[in-house]
Amino acid sequence: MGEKKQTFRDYLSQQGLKSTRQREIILDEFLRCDSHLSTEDLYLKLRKKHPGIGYATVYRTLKIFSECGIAEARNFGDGQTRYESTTCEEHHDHLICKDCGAIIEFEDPGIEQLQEQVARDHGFAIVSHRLEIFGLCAKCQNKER
Amino acid sequence: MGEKKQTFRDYLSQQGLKSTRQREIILDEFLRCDSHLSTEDLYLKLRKKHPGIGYATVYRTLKIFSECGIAEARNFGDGQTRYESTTCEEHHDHLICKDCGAIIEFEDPGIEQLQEQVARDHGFAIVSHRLEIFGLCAKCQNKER
DNA sequence: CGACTCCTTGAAATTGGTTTTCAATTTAAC
DNA sequence: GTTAAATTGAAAACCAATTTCAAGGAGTCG
Repeated sequence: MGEKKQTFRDYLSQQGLKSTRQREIILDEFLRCDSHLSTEDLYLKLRKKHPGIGYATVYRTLKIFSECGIAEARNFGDGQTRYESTTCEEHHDHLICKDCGAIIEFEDPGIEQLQEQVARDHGFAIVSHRLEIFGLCAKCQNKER
Repeated sequence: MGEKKQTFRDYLSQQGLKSTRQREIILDEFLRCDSHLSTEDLYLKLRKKHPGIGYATVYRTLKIFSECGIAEARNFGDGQTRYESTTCEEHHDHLICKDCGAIIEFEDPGIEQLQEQVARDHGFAIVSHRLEIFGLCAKCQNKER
């Protein structure tokens, strides 16, 4: 069993929550699609194979995922919250194509360092940050010409 | 008359829109309070002196401000759109205190440069970006101890 | 295996911010 | 002034997120 699944189960029992058929199904599907899914996206995917699962359950389960650290909530300003499966790797940020919606992840230690410097200069203690670069991906730049 | 007011009027006539009492009042109040106001914030402020002005009008007028470039819409993930008066200066980003909500603006050319580098590496053409650093401001760090 | 408690589920309702509708009014051009 | 087109404010619609609630399910303890 994947370590994410174990983490999730541990979290449930530790919190006095219950392991249910729906939660297992939702986790499986979530892990299968590793892209940046909104609640709606995941709900629609699930509905194909498991029509019984309700939107509210998907919503609540994603929330638990983010509480127990196996997923992270993001919002890119389009009014929808998206969840991404957390990696054990470094923090990363996003390049987002305004045209096709493609989302590319990147890491840049240099930027992170400069951020820390900025925070220090203002007496700020960083808790988190987010950086999003909006633009046109290579593909969409070509399309437009 | 401020240049912002002129810009606004020019934009209105150029678009076949009309200059109205409400729009003037809203612009005056908006320029007076240069902080990061939500529609709600501005509406409430306005209501004190001008109870007649409706929420919808404030909303629509702020939208025009951002269309004509004298204001910029931001959303910091608290579910509310905030508008800030644009400066002629450099692009800037934000430090946001999770405790008291204080918003500090900063510029960092170094970070901007690294972003451009990242975009180039991915064949991306930058249209815009946003960087927000969440944390605790100096004041709130002291409060908590 | 029950019995019992607490958690979960799905549908529907609610919330909160945003956006639109509509009839009445105002603006600006002729 | 007259008139066409834009604007206004109140209310309604919208949309994603969140909560409610009654029915059903999981886990625990004997």
